[in-house]
Amino acid sequence: MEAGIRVQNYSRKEKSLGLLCSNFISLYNRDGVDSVGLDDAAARLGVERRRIYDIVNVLESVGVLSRKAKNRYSWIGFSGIPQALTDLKQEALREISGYPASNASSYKGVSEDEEDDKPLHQAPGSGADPASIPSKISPDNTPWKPRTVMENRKEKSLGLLTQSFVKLFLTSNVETISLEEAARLLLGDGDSSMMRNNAAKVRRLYDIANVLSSLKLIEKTQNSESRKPAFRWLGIEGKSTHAATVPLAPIAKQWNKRAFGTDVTNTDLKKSKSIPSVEGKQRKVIRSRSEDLKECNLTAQRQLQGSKGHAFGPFCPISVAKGEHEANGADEEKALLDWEAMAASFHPQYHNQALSELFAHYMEAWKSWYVELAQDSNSLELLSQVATPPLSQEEF
DNA sequence: GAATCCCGCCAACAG
DNA sequence: CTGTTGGCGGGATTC
Repeated sequence: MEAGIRVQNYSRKEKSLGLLCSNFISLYNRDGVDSVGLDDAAARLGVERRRIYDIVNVLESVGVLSRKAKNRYSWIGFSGIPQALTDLKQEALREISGYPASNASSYKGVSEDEEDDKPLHQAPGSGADPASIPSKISPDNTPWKPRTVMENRKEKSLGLLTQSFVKLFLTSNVETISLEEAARLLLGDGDSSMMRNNAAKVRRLYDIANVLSSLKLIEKTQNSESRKPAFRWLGIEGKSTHAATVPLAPIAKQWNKRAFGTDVTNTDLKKSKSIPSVEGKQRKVIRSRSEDLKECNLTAQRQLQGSKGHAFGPFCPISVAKGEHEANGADEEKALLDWEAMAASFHPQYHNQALSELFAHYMEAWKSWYVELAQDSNSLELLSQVATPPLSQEEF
C-alpha cells in the first residue's frame, strides 16, 4: 500500500509542468521583476532548461511574457492576458471568415499582437524566399507550403499550438473540449493536412493544457455525461467571454512591489532511472546529486497581500468520486481570510459558486508555492518568519 | 489497458 | 565551432 515512501518514491505529479508553471509565476509575479532569465529560472526552480522553454513558450502565447532577447524574457504579468486574448480572438474570427484571398496580410498590425513575430526574421539560406509569414493556420485553400525548414519548425511550435488551442475556445461555443477533439481540429486546418501523428499532437496539448490550467484559463472537467475528460474555458477571472475592454484591472495592477526573494525551488529528485547500471551518459547535468529533500508542505496562508487578481494552481480536478480520500485541506478558515480580503478587491459582480472553486485553487497554489525551500538560498529569512515550520510530511 | 505526460536526445538555429 | 531553442516520441506513471 504505502510502503516505501521515502526512498523509492517518485511522484510524477511533483514535477508536472503545471506545478512548475505555478512556481514560475509565483516566483516572478510579485518580485518587481520585469525581466526573466531562463538560466535563472531553471536554477531557481531546480529544473532543466528544457522545461523552462515549454512554460515560457506557452506563457508568451498568452501575453504573460515577451521575448526580449536570447535567454531573456520580459515579464508582462497577468495584465497582458486580456489583450492577448482579445487579439487572439480577433485573429481567430478573421481566420474563420476564410480569407485565402491574396496574401495581403496586415503585414504589421498597428499595436496589437504583442508576441509572435520575430523582428529579425531573416531569410535563411539563399534568401530567395518571400516572407510568407506562417503565423497562423492557413484558411483552407493553399497548401501553404513550409518554405524553409525554419518555417516548418515554427509551424509546430508549442507557442503556435497554444494560440490555436486558445482560439478554439474563444470561437467555439461548446464549453468543453477534449484534447482529442482539439488535436483533430487543429490538425485539419482546412483540407490539406499531412500531420498524421495525432498522438504526438495530443501529447503536446497535454503540456499546454497543464500550463493553461495553471493560469486558470482553463480547467479540467468531463464532458457532460460522456465522462470523458475535457477542458473548459475559464477565461479572465472566471468571467466568460471577456469584454472588449480589459475587464480586469482594479487589482491586477500593482506589480511594483518589492517582496523579498521568495524562493520557490522545485528540487528535482531525479528518479534514478530504471536502468540498472548504465550511466556512461549523464550529460552535463549540473544538478547536485539527488537531494533526498522531500518537500515539506507548509501551511501557507498570507501571500496574496498584494493581490493581483489571479490565482493559479495546478489542475485541481474537481474532486469527485474517488472515495473519501480526504487528507489535506485542513486550515481552510485561515485562507478564507485572505480570500475575503481579495474578494473585496474583486468586482462584486460575479458571486457564483465559481468563488468556491477559486478558493480551492488558492489552497492548491499555497501548497505548491511553499513546497521546498532553497538549500543555498539566502532568503530563508523571510520564509522562516512567514511560513510555519514544516509539518512532518512523512505519512508514516 | 488507456490516459497522461515527463525526460532528455538531438536537430535546427543563432553567434 | 559552441551555445540556444525546442521538436519529438519513448516509455514511465496514473488513472
